Amino acid sequence: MARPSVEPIRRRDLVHAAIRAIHQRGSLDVTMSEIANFAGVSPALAHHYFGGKDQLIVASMRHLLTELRISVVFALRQAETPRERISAVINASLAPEQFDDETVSAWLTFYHYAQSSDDAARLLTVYFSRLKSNLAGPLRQLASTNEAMMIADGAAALIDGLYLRYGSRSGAPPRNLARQLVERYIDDTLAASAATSGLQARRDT
Amino acid sequence: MARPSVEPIRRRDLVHAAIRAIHQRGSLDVTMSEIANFAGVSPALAHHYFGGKDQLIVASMRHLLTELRISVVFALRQAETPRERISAVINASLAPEQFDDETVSAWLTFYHYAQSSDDAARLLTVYFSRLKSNLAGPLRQLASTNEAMMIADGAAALIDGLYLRYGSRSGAPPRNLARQLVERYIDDTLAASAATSGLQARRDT
Amino acid sequence: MARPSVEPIRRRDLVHAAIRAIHQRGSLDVTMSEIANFAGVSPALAHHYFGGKDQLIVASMRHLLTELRISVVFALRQAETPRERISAVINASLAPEQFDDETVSAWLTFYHYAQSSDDAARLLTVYFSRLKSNLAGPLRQLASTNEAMMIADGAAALIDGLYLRYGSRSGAPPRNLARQLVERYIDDTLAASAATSGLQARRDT
Amino acid sequence: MARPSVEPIRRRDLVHAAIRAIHQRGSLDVTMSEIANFAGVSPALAHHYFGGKDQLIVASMRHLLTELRISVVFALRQAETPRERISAVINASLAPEQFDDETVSAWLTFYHYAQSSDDAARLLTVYFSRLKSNLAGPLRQLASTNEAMMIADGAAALIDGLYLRYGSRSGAPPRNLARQLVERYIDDTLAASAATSGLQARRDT
DNA sequence: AATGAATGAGCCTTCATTCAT
DNA sequence: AATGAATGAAGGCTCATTCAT
Repeated sequence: MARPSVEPIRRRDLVHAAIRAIHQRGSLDVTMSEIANFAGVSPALAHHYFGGKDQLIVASMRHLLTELRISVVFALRQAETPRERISAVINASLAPEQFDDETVSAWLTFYHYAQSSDDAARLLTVYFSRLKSNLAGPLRQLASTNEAMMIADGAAALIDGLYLRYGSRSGAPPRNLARQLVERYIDDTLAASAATSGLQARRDT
Repeated sequence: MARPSVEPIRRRDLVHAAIRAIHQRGSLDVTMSEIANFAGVSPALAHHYFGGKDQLIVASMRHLLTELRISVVFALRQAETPRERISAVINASLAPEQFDDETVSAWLTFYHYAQSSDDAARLLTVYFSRLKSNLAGPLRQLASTNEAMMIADGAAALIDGLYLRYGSRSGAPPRNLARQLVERYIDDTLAASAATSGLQARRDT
Repeated sequence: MARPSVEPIRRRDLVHAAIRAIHQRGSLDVTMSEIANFAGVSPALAHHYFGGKDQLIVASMRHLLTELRISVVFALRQAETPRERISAVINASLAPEQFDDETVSAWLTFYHYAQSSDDAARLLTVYFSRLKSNLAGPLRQLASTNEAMMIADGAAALIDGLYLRYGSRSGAPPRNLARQLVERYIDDTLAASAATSGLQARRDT
Repeated sequence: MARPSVEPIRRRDLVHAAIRAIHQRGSLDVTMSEIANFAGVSPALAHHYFGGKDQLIVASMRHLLTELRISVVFALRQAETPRERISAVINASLAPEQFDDETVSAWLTFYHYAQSSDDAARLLTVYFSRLKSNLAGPLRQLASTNEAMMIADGAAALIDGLYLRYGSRSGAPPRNLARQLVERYIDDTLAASAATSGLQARRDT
């Protein structure tokens, strides 16, 4: 009966603390001390488990990314038609928990952080391409590959742009409107795409 | 004949230097010394003219915003139809000079900075609402007010989202594709809107 | 039949580990963790057995001193004439094992350490006086007491100086030349001493 | 009439302060704060002028080396015969000012420091070879090149060994005896060398 | 007998900011 | 108008040491 090591617990606590601390600090210039305080441990311990501030920040980023992925996967599992799968991705990406103040703050900080940290930049790239391919997959069943890629690009950018504005809390459209905007984007561009290809199809005849 | 004071020159130089420095530093943690070095003056002088680092950063942000506004105004002046005015805003917002490395870095930093600085947050709000209203204006001539607002919200978010991805240089769509995506967004949503209202119109009959 | 305690083994291992660690670190700033790692135990154990870092360092110093003493004693045992006993001391002091990289590093560190630790300083004094008296003993049989003391002082300093230069690996004479230099020092000063006292003896007549 | 910059003054003060601080701390683990306090300035200033602790330490080492070189050069200038020049080097190397407590402490620290700093190691090498060549020069006029090199090696090591013992204040011979020991070393080995070559000369006949 | 967990103290370093000149 | 000189405050990080298990 091995006593379970506390390491995973501490690591998780510290990651949570980092996210909370980032939020409280206005997402700028969090210190290790602040994070450690939030976690109820000494700054030295944070170093012990993560090796340094940067790695703790990156770990927190990875944590958020993982959570998002899990909820996307979960949502996808319950979708049946391609169109439903698209909505699943949109809903998961703009889900209420993504709009927790702390989460939003953290994402914004990570965007910025990616400018100077290779690890962070890599994680952001992973996020970008994952979002795009999650959208492109079902889209390819509803439009040509070319169209699907473009629509995916647009929808992904739209999601991020809406999120960004929300994060900057400046008269951003509320969450539900945000979702609606993306859904409409999908519908309208798909419709236009269909009309065009229909036209082309007719022309081709 | 008063000798023209050097103050405006110094201020402008420092603002430019700040933007350059932000870029070079990977947009994180610029120091006053670095900025001053870029401007070829002493750090003390930057203080003298701006009163502090924060104010210099905000001034730089304001500078970028002003430049953007000028080019939007200029583009609008040459547009004639409402649809052309929409394109003018899109083109100015995604113009080549907006994609200068330095400019992109600076914008990303400002987004982040807005999280902890009220002045910066205010400027960002100004930017957001200006972009939206620049789009909503002509849109209102092409769709219902309600629709126009929604489309403007979407288009603005799309522009920012595309810009953001570009800034994070991670397989972002190239500038021209970006513009094209926004144009299509406008076209497709307008078309859908027209169809719907047409339907409604017919129904209303 | 009491099971032999592991304590002596652990202590010995830790002392060896300390010496190795000092060498690897360039002899500066060894940490307890490093030492413990070398010994394959936890840092806490090193504390448990030695009570603190200082005491472990001093113990390591004492260990080296003991080894040196043993090999001097052993060499002396096989010498017959006074001159041979002098050579025995020289050979043992400049023996190949004294020039192991790790040993040299450790000695240099100990010299330095003696500046701030009383215990270490005491050990160094022991070493100094032991070396001197080991040389002075046989010398007294070959020259006046006065002369013997002086020659012993010189020879001891010469040995240390050669060792020091060797440790700083900077074009130092190789080990064999070092031994030869000390032997010659003994021979030449003894010869000069004999000539002088001979002269004096003759004059006295 | 340019106002003389204070930089050289501060640098000199800090170097002196470093040497004093090293002594006071028992030559182990001096902190920048201590050094700065001794110099009456803030630790930040020490960094400003030297860029870091290591560089300040190395600068202090270089300072001592320079002082020694100056006094050797000065002594050499007043020597006429080769033998006098040898004595000049010995006297300068073992001059009273070299035995200031602070100076001795600093030298010992530098020996140790050279184990982990390349710059320091290089300086030490410079010292070693300079001392040897200062001795070898005049010696070559009094003995064969081969002999001269060996004697120089021995004398240099003897000087360092004596200094080392003195620094460790453990029954070391007093300064004057130290000088005498080196002088005798020179005389006796030269005499022996002469006798041998004389013998050889005779044999050769 | 041994260690994982945890920390307090302290150090080097950076940087915005001030001020006399 | 401009700057060299100087610093206070703070942050990341290291490490010897303690203690419960």
